Amino acid sequence: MKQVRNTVAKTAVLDLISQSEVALSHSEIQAALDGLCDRVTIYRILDRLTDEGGIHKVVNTDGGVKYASCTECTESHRHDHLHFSCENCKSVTCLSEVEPEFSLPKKYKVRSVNFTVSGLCPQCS
Amino acid sequence: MKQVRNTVAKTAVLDLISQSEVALSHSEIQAALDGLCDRVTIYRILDRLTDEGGIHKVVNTDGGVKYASCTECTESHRHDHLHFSCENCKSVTCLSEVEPEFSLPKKYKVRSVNFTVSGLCPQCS
DNA sequence: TTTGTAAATGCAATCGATTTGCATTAAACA
DNA sequence: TGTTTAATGCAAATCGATTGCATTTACAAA
Repeated sequence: MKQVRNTVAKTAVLDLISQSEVALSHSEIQAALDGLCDRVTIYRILDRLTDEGGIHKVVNTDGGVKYASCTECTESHRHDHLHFSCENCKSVTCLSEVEPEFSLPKKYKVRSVNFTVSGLCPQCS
Repeated sequence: MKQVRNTVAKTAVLDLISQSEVALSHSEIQAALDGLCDRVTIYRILDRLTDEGGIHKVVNTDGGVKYASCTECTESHRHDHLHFSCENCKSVTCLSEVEPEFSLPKKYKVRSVNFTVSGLCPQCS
């Protein structure tokens, strides 16, 4: 098995995402790190953190990719909660407490879900 | 106001999407049209059809973009239904009859919704 | 504390999807 | 049938993300 190493860059990225109220994009993270490491390294760190389970990936309604910390997915590690994407300030927020109810017909097998609602966030409305 | 023209390419793209059971990607459409028009033209037609309301855009969990016809959004034009994305055959299906229930906290203003569930479709499971 | 090894990084190049500029073609209305 | 302007084709540019490879560095073992 592959061992995991904690580097300064990885720690910085994880701290940044953990302390953020909203989900962050690659470019936002790059701007915040301000040259601490290469652009490519950030991509690789985000992939690793996603694999290891420290963060989760959110694909926006417009196709943009953002990352948020996994606060309440200690064991189950399912991200069934809803994400809110603000059309004005472009922020993406995890609404952990909202889990939409639905039932699938026929024999679909669910592995993961991505619920994103777009509109105006409280600050922008 | 800008006038709208119906061209052979546009009609072909709309027919293709309308007659498809699953949502189609740009490359799938390009392959099906088999040289009828340029790759760039397909991008522009898809944008126009989306604006005009003939089709709707579906952003997959993995970031891939597909297009499906608007069958039951005659007036309201809200796409609140669920999309199923098969991890095996990569097909995206509109499950028009499934509309997840949820309620947002605080003062969020909802404009559009994107519910995508990934897993295995009936054919692949 | 020092050292060996493999993970992590930096840099350059590449890739795939989408966009843009511009000259040309062709819908659709008069 | 002619006029206008939307739509198209082609080439080039852009943007986000990935890959190859040499170098650096974390960390477990000596």
